[in-house]
Amino acid sequence: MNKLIVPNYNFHQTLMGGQAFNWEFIDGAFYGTTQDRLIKIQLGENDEIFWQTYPKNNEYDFLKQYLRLDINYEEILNKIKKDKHVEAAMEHSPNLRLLQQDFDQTTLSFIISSFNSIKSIKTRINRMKRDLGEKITVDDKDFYLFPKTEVIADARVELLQAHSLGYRAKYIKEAANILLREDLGNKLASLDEESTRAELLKLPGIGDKVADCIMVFSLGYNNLTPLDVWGKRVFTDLYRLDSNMKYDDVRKWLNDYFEGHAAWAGQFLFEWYRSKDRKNVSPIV
DNA sequence: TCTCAGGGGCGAT
DNA sequence: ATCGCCCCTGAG
Repeated sequence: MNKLIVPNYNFHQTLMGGQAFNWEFIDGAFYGTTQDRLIKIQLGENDEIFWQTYPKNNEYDFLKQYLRLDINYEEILNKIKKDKHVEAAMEHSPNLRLLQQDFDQTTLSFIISSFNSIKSIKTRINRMKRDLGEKITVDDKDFYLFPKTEVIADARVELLQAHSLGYRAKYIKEAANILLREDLGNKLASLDEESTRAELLKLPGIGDKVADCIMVFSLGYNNLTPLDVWGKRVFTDLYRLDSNMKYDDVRKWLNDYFEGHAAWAGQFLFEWYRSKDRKNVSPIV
């Protein structure tokens, strides 16, 4: 295991929250899976973490990018600390972070996420991993990697449906085929925000909300946040935005209000508002 | 056992 | 631009 000092990083809320569906907390350690590897993270004393990657060991560059260790977190917190709601949310999840996850996996996972609860999403992805993912054994425990894009692309729809993916089965199969055919992950790297969104919206099962999830959770966009049922609740209940506002107009409002850091504010507010913690909050007038 | 909503998107009007 | 529907699961 490698040692690393990581101050101000809430691993539990970040890895086990609503942005990643591929982490487990077992016997005091976090185990996360991508399409290529298992990541193990164990917390130590005084901001220490102990980590390793498998089967290829010591992939520090990957870990650094995945955890987004190179951002200026203090600066971001100062930017988004605009009002009492964000402050309450920051108190609920101190040191919550955003990850930069693999593009294909994030895309396919969030297609599955639509009209689904977080608990259900994790269950369904786990079933799919167990059947289609590569098995890897670490610490005498069996894990299954997220299925390769080509495996999902070639899987029979009936098989995917057997993983309780329902009507989303045909979406992820077709999306996986497009990801491969267009080499979309690399293609998007050279496109701006508007073009990136346009490309993502072409995929089956992806609308405005899921596109935003992919852009924030895997492409590193800081200036927008997914407007799901909770996001809509937050911004209509607490910020008094008109519930009939068009998605794109809310997006612009968020970009302005949080000065290009809506992704971070949105994640704090999301984790807070959907928790049992918040009670009797009054809107901003 | 039953109802209901869930990190929405699609297709028909 | 609106609206009914969707495949299934977990919670109450």
